[in-house]
Amino acid sequence: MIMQPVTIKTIAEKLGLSIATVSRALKDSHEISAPTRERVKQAALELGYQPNVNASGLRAGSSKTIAVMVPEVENHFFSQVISGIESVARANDFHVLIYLTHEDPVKEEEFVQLLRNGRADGLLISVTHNPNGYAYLNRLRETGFPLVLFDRLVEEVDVPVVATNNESASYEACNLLFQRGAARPAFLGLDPNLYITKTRLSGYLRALKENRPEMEPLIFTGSGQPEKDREALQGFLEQYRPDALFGAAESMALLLYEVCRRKGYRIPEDYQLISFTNLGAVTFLNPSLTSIVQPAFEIGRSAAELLFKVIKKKRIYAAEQKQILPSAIRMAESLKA
Amino acid sequence: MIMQPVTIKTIAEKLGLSIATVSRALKDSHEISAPTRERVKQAALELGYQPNVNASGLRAGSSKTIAVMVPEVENHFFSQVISGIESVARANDFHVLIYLTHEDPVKEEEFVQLLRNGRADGLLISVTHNPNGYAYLNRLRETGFPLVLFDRLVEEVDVPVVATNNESASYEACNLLFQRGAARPAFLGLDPNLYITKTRLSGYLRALKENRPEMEPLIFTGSGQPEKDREALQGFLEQYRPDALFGAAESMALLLYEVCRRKGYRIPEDYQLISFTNLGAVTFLNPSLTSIVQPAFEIGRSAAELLFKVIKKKRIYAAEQKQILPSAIRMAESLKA
DNA sequence: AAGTCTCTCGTAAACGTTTGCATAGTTAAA
DNA sequence: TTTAACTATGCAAACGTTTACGAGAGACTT
Repeated sequence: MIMQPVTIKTIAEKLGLSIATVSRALKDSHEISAPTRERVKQAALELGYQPNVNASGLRAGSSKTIAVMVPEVENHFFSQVISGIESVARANDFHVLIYLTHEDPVKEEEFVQLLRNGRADGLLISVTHNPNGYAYLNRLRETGFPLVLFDRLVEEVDVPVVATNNESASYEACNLLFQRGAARPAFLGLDPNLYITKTRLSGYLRALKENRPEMEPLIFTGSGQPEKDREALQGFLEQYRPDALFGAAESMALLLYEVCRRKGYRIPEDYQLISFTNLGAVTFLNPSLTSIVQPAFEIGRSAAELLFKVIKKKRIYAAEQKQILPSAIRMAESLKA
Repeated sequence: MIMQPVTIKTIAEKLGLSIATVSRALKDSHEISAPTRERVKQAALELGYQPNVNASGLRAGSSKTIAVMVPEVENHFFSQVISGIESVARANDFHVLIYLTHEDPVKEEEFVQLLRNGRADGLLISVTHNPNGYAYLNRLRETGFPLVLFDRLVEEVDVPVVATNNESASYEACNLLFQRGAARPAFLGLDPNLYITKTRLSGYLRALKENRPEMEPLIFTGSGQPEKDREALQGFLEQYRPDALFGAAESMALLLYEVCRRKGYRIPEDYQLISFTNLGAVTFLNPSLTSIVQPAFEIGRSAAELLFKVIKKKRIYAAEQKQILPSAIRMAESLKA
């Protein structure tokens, strides 16, 4: 049995009032007398009235919805970020739309285009690499659409951003490798065009320059395809003989475990390892992984709070414009004593 | 510089046509002549026209959006499910709203209420335990709102469902423990009221009955709070002296690793372990975890496809009404040879 | 007693889109 | 030539909500 929806009109007819009065009563307008207000609210409750969001959205030109665009959701970092975003959205009575770009810039651009239609009031995005640039983000920004970037930033788009201290955390992590006796630390990363890869690489390079200025940087770049990368990493290890590895991406660190298992290499005896990761279970790896952990939930929360300031047209101070939340190093067995 | 939005009216005025003609031209109506149709489309492209979804949604009574409600997104199983759902939604040109219940039945009920307002055209939900029952889901169903349950099912709500073969996969897993010489296998689970806990427990009990009918079942139930559960699990191990463990929840298996590390117990020598998990990294645990892996992505995909059949009012055959996608056992080191 | 205020409510327009119906012009059929 | 049918387009209503404006009634001021 399908009931026809209960609208403001249903209530109005039931109580012999006009729809205007009902509407006002429901939002506690002072123009409506207390008894009428109560009658309306009572009726709304009884009938299970829910305001139609398309109607109010059309009228108000807003949707009480924000969009979140990330490369993937299977990654723990992103799922924690989403959780942080969701908590803030909830607190603001907003809803959350999710878009997965799967590292496809074409999809990303399509999704962004789709947002210019009233479906969302703001966008939080961690971009995928786009060789053609991010003009579509700037176009979105120019229309006044609230936009905040996080994690993977883009210099050319001038909006508020939230990220972690990629460069300095990487610098510290690599220094740690040297302190533990590493002679030839290598960098393991993904797409070298990504903001996170670039900034983390620059931390590695700085540490290298300070500790071993004469050494050529050892840089491995994975494609993201496990089978291909495994072969490549194996070849890289044999050719360049690093004795320590700095993982700028969780997947690369896990790949090293796999290669070591297959080839009988030992961690940390043959390869010391420290890596960015937000996977809690890495403390149970064999050996446990010394990790650089990003405050993912907080990054999501801060980015969302920033977005709501933009949406609500609150003033954003210069200091807030670029928020850097520091990562923490969690010691474990993949480094020597 | 904020531009005013470009609507159908903008195009109409620019071309000297009525909004009706423009609207029809944009949706390839045969009523409009080919040249006019082209002119309109060209203008729409130039102006970057995007149809306002609130307006069309209000008119059509639909939103091209589905809602997904899960307890959390940090869990790999759920994030994979979401990915599967998203892929189907994309293919249908639908958008995805996400709601995290955090195991709070009050939130869940609130969220469900919120959906009766035109924001979504359907709901995919993995419920949280609600001691007061799921009347709100039945109410939603009775209004004709498309609804599909997955993973955590509810008997009292008669809608299409998708899940894995919890009982038989658990039965097989426990049989495996016996085959590998276990004498006293115990069950590790979460909330005993959950569908997944109950069905998996029943698989454990069946295997126990067949292999060791005289033995009292050993059942440990975690709360979900790590600190509390760690103490409790430790006490459980000491008191009941199991020699093998069947993890009905990933978090419980990881907890065992932690307890073993702290107390110096060995896996699999002291405790053999097999557990449900969808965390790919468990193959690198110390020792690697023998896993029951659910086809999470496919569960999401199937559930979404089912939901779209309901939304599009396609016939759903009895065989589709309850879809069971089998889990796979992935052998590793946490079982004896 | 007339004017002014305040309180409470209703009328109607607007948000942008879709669509039934009307209309004007053209073509085909009788 | 008249009529019927078809083509291409416009008019206007509708979806459900919000809100500017106005109106009627009562209270108060001068």
